[in-house]
Amino acid sequence: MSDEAHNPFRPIDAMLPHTQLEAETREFWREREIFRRSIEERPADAVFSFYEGPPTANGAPGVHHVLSRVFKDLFPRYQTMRGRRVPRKGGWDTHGLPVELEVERELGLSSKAEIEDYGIERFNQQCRESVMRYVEQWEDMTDRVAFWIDMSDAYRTYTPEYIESCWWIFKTLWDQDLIYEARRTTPHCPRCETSLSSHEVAQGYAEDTPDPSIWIRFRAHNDTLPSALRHTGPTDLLAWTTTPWTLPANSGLAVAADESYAAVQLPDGSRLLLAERLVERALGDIEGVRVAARVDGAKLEGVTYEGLYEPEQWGNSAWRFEGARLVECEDDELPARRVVTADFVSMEEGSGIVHIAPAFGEDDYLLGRDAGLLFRQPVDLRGLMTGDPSAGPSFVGKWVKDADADVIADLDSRGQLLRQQTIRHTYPFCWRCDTPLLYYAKPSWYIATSRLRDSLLDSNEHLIQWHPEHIRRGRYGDWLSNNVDWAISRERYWGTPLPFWRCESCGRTDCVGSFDELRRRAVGDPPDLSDPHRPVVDDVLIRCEACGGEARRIPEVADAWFDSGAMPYAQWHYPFENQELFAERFPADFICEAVDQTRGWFYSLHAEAVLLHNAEAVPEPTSFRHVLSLGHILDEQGEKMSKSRGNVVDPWSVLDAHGADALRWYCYVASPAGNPRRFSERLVGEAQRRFLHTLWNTYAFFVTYANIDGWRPGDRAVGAPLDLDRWILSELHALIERVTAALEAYDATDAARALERFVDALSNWYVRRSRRRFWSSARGGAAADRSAKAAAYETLYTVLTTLARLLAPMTPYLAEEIWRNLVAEQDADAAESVHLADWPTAEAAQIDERLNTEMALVQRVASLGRAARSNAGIKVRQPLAAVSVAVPTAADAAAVERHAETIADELNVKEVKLAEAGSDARRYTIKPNLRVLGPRLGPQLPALRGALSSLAPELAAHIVQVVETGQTVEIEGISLGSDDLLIESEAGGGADTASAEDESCSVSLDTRISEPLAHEGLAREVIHRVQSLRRDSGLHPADRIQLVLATDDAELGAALRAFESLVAAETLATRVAHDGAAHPHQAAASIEGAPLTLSLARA
RNA sequence: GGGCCAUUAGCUCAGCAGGUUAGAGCGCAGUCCUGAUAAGACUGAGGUCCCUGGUUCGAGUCCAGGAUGGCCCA
Repeated sequence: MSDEAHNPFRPIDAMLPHTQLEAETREFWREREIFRRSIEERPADAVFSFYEGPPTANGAPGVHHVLSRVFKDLFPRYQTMRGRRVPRKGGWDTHGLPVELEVERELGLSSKAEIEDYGIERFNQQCRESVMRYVEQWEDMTDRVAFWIDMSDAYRTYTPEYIESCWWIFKTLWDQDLIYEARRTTPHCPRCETSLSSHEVAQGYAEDTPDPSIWIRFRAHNDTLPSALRHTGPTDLLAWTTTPWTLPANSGLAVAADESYAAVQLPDGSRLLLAERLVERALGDIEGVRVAARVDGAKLEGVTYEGLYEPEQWGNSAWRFEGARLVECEDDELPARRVVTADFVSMEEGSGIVHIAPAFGEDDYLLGRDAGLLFRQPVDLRGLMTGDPSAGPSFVGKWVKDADADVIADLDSRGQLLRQQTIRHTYPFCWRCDTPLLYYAKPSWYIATSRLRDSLLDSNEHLIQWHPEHIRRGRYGDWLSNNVDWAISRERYWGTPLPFWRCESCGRTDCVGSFDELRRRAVGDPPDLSDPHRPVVDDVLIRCEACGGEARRIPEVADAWFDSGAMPYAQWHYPFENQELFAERFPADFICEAVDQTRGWFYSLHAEAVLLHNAEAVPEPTSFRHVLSLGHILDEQGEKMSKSRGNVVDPWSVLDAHGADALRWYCYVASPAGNPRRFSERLVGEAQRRFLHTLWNTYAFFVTYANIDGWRPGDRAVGAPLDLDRWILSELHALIERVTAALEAYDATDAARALERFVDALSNWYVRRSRRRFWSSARGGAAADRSAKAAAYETLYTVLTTLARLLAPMTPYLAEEIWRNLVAEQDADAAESVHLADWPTAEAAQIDERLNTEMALVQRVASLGRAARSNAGIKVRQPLAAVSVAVPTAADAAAVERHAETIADELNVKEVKLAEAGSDARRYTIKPNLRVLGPRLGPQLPALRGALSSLAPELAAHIVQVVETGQTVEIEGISLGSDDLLIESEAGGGADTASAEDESCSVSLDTRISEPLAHEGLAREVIHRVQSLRRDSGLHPADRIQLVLATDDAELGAALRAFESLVAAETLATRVAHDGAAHPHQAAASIEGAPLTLSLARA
């Protein structure tokens, strides 16, 4: 045995010690600064730019965060090895409502009034601290999963520099006239006095919420009705609503233009107008209803009617639209309420006439704006009906939901109410305080992205590569083509302050584009902008350039998505600093996040680039070229992971149990990156066992035997490669090609699955088939053996060191371990780390397609042969005389002959024979080759198929013989050659054979066991027992032994004598005795029923 | 209500220029092999390829409609 000091390679454990290995590897990377060097040692003029989508560190990272980080890591590592310089600047998203809500919760605040009482300055200070609270956990996780990114130089969206870059963007867009203020309908919590994001709204839906359902009469002005509807009495327009409190804000009624409307006569003499299709549903329970006239909805447009309430009379204003602006009306200019057409009018419920209150619904607002209806908002942001209680109805001053009852009672008393019911439906509530939300139109600031819709679509189409591709035109493109202007203002505190100042004298609004500009224009002393957040910035007044008055900043802050979309510029404080860095890194070659960022970060990045490019402020209308959109992680049941469901998987438990490489490998191999994936720790463990463990075993095998033999990489000169060696190298280079192509296409799964197939073949075919070559040294061996052994070492070494590089981007720890032990610690000139090494190149000359095909056939034959043995119940240890193989082509037959030795060895048979084509010992099945004949024959095919399936066996054999000579046969009047037919054969099933076959290949074993074969079988059984005893006795594989085998059984004794040299050679016995003193390590065995005592000692 | 994705064995997933008997891994049962051994090989059981129509000589694969789940948006 070799002295450890002389081992060429560092000995390793047979089990993959992932925890220790990963910790040591991280330490090595840290000490030797491998990450920094992996960037700096690549040429500065070959930058591959990566942008980090900033996470928010106000919560602990989950396994879904691990998913995106391992994909973010994979491609930069790959590109580095391909020779690119890949700087990776980290970043943190720090602003926004989620941060504020967390702080509100901690401080026990629940309204804006309470926040302002607490103090905006203190509140924002809390936000600043809260947002980085989990940063250490994030950094630990990042380090542990080996996501290489520079955290020490991470950008943070709350820094003054970052905010100033955002101001520059606002100013640039402002100068292009792309920013405006307008009202928009938003879900609003009247208790918290804030808009809620759709995400928040989605959390708060309650089913089965009871609400009033009332049917109201609006008295039409007779002279405005179409002539078909005019008659002597009054006509009422029938509308339906579940929000009586919005009725005072009514300013129109909407109908469907292409529906028929009916005027119906009620028994009491009154007339109601409603959609004809809904008459039965709405009035079916009233006896004597009669349709008096019909008219198309379009004809109703312009009909005017009496209002139910005139809120102007108790102190509310009415407004009219001027484009998107609202202008307050003087009382005497109010136009009458009127009927308009709209495409959202439902024929599923209600009356087909919809009450329109533009202040309280998205549809209503847009319709009011486009049709020029009045805008009334007699409700304040606290949800109270506004106005002078002494001048108005009883509901004035009441909370809207309480006002409902007053409105209903009032309308009933005035005869305006047809009926009232209660319905149950799904309604949104504030997820924090359970207050019903109101849809409320209020002013917001917008970026006019819709004006650049064509540019957005164009750069999406031509400049961005989506992975998966379908998102380009699907989820993203489809949404983009319906792009609406971006609402960027939030009535909140912790965010980038919007740099818009409005003159308190003349109302002119101006945008400030830098801190310098603000200091210059400030009234009084230049302000300290070391923290430009609210409230500091709120206190800065500037001089109005139009009238010389004082302008005050509007109170809103920016949508946090705006911050994230600004990162290509703001991370460098561009354009105030780092112009060259910006130019070098813009746009990113690669970004990666989960699919929910499609309309989040992916959009904000894209939109800001297009907007800035439109202003000629950046060189391209995109800030990224390749975007990898990851599917979400679901739990084992396919449910989304969320805290409230309690099914969140903690990444640490997975990392501790299986290691980072296993988790990474699972992420890559389990399913395509874009698909949602069901996650379970069990599957990570499976990935580890199936792949990492197999590779580790192969690596451990190599190190063990190389150390025994003292083989070093420098010994390469000798050794003529066998077919087996050439084959695995051929497969290796085909693998390089495949993996390279897959990673170029951002397809990690294809790369990983190819690697998995290769490692399986390496372990279970190449190494298994090569084992004897590695052992041969232990027996001294001839020159030919030494050559074959050297070739095996050289080949396996090449394969493992190449695999280390192919795997480096995916399993960086394991790849590093293999590389360092096999390469870096051997050769001072080699790359110190695999992550500093170059990506391997596929050499076409090494790829031998024919050999690959042949070996696949040999493996199939071996597999079939084992199946045949299994069918016959004959174990592989029992040698057999012959196997007969039938294959379809001459090339296949030649392959079987060429590799007969391998097949014989695999199947433990003495001889491999080829079955004769057409021999009557075989049965043939002939089928039409559908792929060829389908297009040619079409409808004739079924008849031919029937004829072929019912051929007599002799005729089938005859046809086979004919077509094999290249001639054609005629069946059902159709001339058929060998290409038109698929021929399958199976063994005739002789008494002494066992066979197995697949579609084209048949293997038949001679099952007759002669006495010598039986004896050899017994001898092999004994060898097996001796080997077990060697191992149980703790002997090293290379130890020589002395052996005593004693038996009373004549048959077994004869077998042992006949095969004594085989037994000795296989067990490394220098001496085999059949009696005499027993050695220290002993065992008793029963060999096919014959008793055997065996004992051995180290020689 | 709209868009996108998915639906194939008990579980996780392949397959799809339309082609004959739909595969792999895990799990289960059995057998074998073992000088990589907490591995490995073979066999078996296990499928209305979500449903309904259509195109076609032929559909898991293409088309239409629907169902269920996931995501995004109203």
